[in-house]
Amino acid sequence: MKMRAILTIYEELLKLHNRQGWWPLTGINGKNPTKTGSLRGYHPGDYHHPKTKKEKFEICLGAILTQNTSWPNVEKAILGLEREKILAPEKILKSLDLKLIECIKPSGYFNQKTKKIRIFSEFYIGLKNKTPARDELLAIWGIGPETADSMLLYAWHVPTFVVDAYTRRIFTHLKLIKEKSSYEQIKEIFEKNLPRNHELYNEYHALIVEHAKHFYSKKPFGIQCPLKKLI
DNA sequence: AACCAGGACGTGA
DNA sequence: TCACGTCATGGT
Repeated sequence: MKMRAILTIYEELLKLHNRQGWWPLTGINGKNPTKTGSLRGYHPGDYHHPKTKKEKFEICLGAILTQNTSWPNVEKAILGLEREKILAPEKILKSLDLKLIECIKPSGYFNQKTKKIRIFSEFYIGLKNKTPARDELLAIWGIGPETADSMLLYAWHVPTFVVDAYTRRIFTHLKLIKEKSSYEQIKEIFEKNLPRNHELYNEYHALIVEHAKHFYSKKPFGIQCPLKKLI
């Protein structure tokens, strides 16, 4: 029952919202300019991003900057870094706090995020084109489970399922997970009931976010959710 | 004018 | 472990 529901819901989400084209990147000339809150950079159906090292790093920074923050604000911060020509780990390490803060400010928590981005840049340089282990990322100050999984999935194509607040909100509402399930428990439910495929995980998480913006952003959450008829 | 946003960390029990 | 406060800007 639950087994099948996870996949059934994915198929329904795809019908409702179509492919999302994550992870959004600032440098791509927009295939999906209609999407609210995004300037450009979605690439629906193309799961081969990132194509360059710069894009990979941009995804990682975006994963940090979007912590408890809406994407339009994050885009402003990333474009700020790009405008200042410091959207690269070496450049970030060489930049003054004042300059970093100025760029990061629109995405909120600028004191914490400036520090997080510095620490991550150092780590990223040390990586030398390798794929980091999940535990390695989790050991870094400022990177929790969702940020680690987002980086692994969207920058490195590691099939690890990303769980966020929306995931918890939707699936508790549908009574498919328990209210107090841990991050790892929820992640496990999805991974055990889906083929281990990074393209599927990519699309599923993005669809969850899109769906939640439609039906789970205003209280009471999920009242009009069309997924309820499937359960 | 509250409330929420693609969380993570520090603290005290 | 775990519940709770804190961090901060911007959109609705």
